[in-house]
Amino acid sequence: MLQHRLLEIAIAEFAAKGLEGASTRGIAAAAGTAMSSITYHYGGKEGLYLAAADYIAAQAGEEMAPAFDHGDLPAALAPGEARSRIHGIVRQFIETMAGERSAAWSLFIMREQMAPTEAFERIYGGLMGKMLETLCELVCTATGRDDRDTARIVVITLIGQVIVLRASRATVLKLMRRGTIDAAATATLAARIAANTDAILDRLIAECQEIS
Amino acid sequence: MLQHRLLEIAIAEFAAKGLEGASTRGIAAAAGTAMSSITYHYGGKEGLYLAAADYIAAQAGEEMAPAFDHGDLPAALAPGEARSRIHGIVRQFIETMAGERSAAWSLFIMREQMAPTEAFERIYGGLMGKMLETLCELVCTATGRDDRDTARIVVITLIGQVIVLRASRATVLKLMRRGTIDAAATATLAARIAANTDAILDRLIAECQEIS
DNA sequence: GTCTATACTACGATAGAC
DNA sequence: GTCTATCGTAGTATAGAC
Repeated sequence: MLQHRLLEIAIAEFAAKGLEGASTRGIAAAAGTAMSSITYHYGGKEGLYLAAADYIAAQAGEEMAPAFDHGDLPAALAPGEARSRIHGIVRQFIETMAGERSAAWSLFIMREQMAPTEAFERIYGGLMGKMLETLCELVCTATGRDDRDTARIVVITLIGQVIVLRASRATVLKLMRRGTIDAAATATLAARIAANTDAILDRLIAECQEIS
Repeated sequence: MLQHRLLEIAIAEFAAKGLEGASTRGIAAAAGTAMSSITYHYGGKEGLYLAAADYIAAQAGEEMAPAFDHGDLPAALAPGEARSRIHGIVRQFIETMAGERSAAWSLFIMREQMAPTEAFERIYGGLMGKMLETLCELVCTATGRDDRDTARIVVITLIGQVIVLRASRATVLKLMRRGTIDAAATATLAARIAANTDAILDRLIAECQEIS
């Protein structure tokens, strides 16, 4: 049995139905194997769930890494360069959140955030934490403002604009009077979010100048 | 048996564990009644779930209504007045999303958005739709820009900044290095979101002037 | 209307054959 | 390692007493 195939099916089931809603029988059947193989390989449903979380952290890390892993530290960048890095990360994040390919990942993570278990620690520790901390540093550099508390809140609002595309997908589709978010819609959304990001960062710079 | 008490317990259970995760036995036991009373009153678990959705739509509507139900149409307002209405709605939305009092409601709705059933239609139709459409109109009036498509996308990003506080609560708490979001933190977040909202609207106005 | 008792189904875990 | 068979538990639904 190909383990990654079982994990991918497990992620899809957990994403669609949640930890309690998904059944090991169903997952095993979809993977064309016996349910007891889950017990054998992962020790049970819980173990499978945690393995799925690790798999997501690894896969998503691979997908997002090129957008923010440039080797040099954010603090060493020019403000304009930091800002363009922010745009790059946000853009990649939109692709990940809006795209159907990783729908299962993002749904899995969303569910996990609502009732966090150990799986959340693994995902946060594996990828999300690094992305968010990097964004904080970049916001500080881009605005020339060394206030981490404010930067963190700004980062939260920035990712909120993206998160909503997945977390409130049903609302977004209804409001936009669409059935799906295709490439064109993604581009429109990305353009608006980029404009908002610039507006938010510019305001942060303006606030800073007012103070000094 | 007090029906609204059973519904409140049901909402809490559904919010915490999801439709499949929650058990009718558990809900009935917590409400101090027999499980079969759920069958009698609601026809089963599904019926209870839908009744819970209706209850949420009614209660949340009552809570949010004062913020956006002023009688007169958004189109008749001055831009500044429209903007202050937007701030009022967003602020009320933050209180609702950040507060622990309505945690069960928002979690219920969040879960529903991930795998929408008929319950979502009821909630959207009862309250959320009206709030979003009102926001769209207000954005148009506040920016003097009669472009509904853009306004809708802006509204999505505006509520995204708020939604993230609940949908990604676990991430927000980790990033802010907190255990809870208390009144002070809520105020800080609200201030930032208000500043972002102004920045976004101002940019929208600036874009409009560039074109003309 | 509300509760008790029960039927039926599906789940996760485990033991054991191969 | 993988599968089959089975156990105990927990779920919903239903019938019937009161």
